Amino acid sequence: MKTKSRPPRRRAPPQNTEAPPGEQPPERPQPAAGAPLARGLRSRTARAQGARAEGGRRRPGPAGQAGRRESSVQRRLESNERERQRMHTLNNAFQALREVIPHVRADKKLSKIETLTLAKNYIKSLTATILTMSSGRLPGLEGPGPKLYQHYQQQQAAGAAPEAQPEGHLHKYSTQIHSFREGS
DNA sequence: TAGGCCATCTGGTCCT
DNA sequence: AGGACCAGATGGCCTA
Repeated sequence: MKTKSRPPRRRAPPQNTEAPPGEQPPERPQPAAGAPLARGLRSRTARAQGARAEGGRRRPGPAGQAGRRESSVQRRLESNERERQRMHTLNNAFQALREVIPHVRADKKLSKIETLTLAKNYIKSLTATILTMSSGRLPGLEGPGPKLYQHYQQQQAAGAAPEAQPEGHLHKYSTQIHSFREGS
């Protein structure tokens, strides 16, 4: 598993996405049920199986048509499986993140973008809280506290964040929580 | 029904 | 060379 960050890559210009002839995705085993349940009644995985049966993105041509070699098709299928697993891992991470964000109604699943946005502001509010406490020189925090606070101030000065005050983060987080709970 | 969200497939690009 | 990563495309499901 590669976790190293890489510089942004330039994508190739849009391709003609017409389906190559002669590819028929065969039946695949049910992937590990790691994907979180969807909002609906059926699991995402189960629903996706129907979509996959429909051909997914590309409708394959007639089966058995000349074209790809069998080994090439096999590689593609293996690649698809790896990609599915990768996305399942990513979704598991999203689910884990959802579970550590407090004050979210359990019956309303956060979308991915909501999860990321809420998590970001939650972290900011926690950071601000810690810094506020440490700058107050609480017992046991006199060590790294002031340094942390200085670092934080430098970051704020460099980044010019609009919510520079600790209360700003907290307020933003609270507002977001409220708006998600209201379903807006 | 439209729009949002999502899973999956796919091919290009980068890295080991 | 092969795998990981990424983003576009597509179609299904759900909600307003």
